[in-house]
Amino acid sequence: MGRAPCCDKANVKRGPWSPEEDSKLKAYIEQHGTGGNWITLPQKVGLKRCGKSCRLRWLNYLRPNIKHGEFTDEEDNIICSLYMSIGSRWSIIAAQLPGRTDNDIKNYWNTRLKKKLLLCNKQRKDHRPRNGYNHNKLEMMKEHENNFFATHQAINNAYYSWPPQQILFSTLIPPQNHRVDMAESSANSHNFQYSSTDQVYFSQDQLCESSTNQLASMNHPVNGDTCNSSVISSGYYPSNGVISNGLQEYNNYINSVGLDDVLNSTSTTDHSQQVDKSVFEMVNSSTSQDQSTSWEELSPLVNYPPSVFETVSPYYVFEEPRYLGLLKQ
DNA sequence: AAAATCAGCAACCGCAGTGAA
DNA sequence: TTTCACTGCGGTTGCTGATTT
Repeated sequence: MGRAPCCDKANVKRGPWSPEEDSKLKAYIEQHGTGGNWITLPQKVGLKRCGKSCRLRWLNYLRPNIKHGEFTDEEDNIICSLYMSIGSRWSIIAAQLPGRTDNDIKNYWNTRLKKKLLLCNKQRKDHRPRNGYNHNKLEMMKEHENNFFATHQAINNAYYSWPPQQILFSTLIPPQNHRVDMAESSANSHNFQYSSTDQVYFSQDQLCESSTNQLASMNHPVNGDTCNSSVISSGYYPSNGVISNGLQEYNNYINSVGLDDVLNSTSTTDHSQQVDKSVFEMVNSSTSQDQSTSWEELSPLVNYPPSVFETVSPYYVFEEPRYLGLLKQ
């Protein structure tokens, strides 16, 4: 049995909304609200529209405080950061940009921001020296990973499913003329406690294994024996003990040096030490001839604070737990 | 000036998650 | 426990205006 259609498609209007339709819908919702039922709303309003269409029109265009027009550099930074961390979860990204809709951000990414990064990538490839894979660096990164989990405290015993995307761990690579040493870092609360110039991808399984082991050693309950249920920290405790808003700090940092600098700084950075197998293979293959535009290619373009994972994920733990697969107790 | 191509974006489609019955 | 209506989401389509040939 097929799914029942949400409306009678033959008797609903489609296509662009007229000003009259807009004002009808807006006036009704402002006066009565949606009533929690979009399907019956068009009938109440007197519109020959599908409920889903009404919902979309309201959310993307008519509701108050919608921001249209150019995106700021800061918004660009946030979108890039979050896309790198969580992928195309536009609703989550939109939640971090007041007044912007997921549809807006999705369109903006697909039509402009992606191209901007691709252009940078092309320039980077044109100037990148060829580098081999460095196993010592790999060991360093593994140690780095272990240290990360060793220094994290599981303050929120949320049961957690790993999101499907691979999670990027990246050490911060300040542009060369902006490097910050440890003491200065603590003083100005940037918390850039890593000085390595490596970026590391950890697969979902690697992260699960590490966190599960770590949590087991901390006597935290680990629900089940697979990665689908692990306990994670929902807080960010930098080494100086100050609980910080990592994303905000990152944005402050990028704003201080400019997105272009951050992107361009990778031109002088060897990205070939990525642990993820696919990236390893990519690195070992010829880099001079490929014209790939996949996100694997784009991703190394953006540098991140000590850990994107630790700075970004708390937002979702607090604001959008269901997207992280938090299980109901 | 006209046709072709491109870019931006609003809207649609179908799937998955959720919760009520 | 199962079914199903509803909602929300991400991917895709198609329209429109701008730009290029």
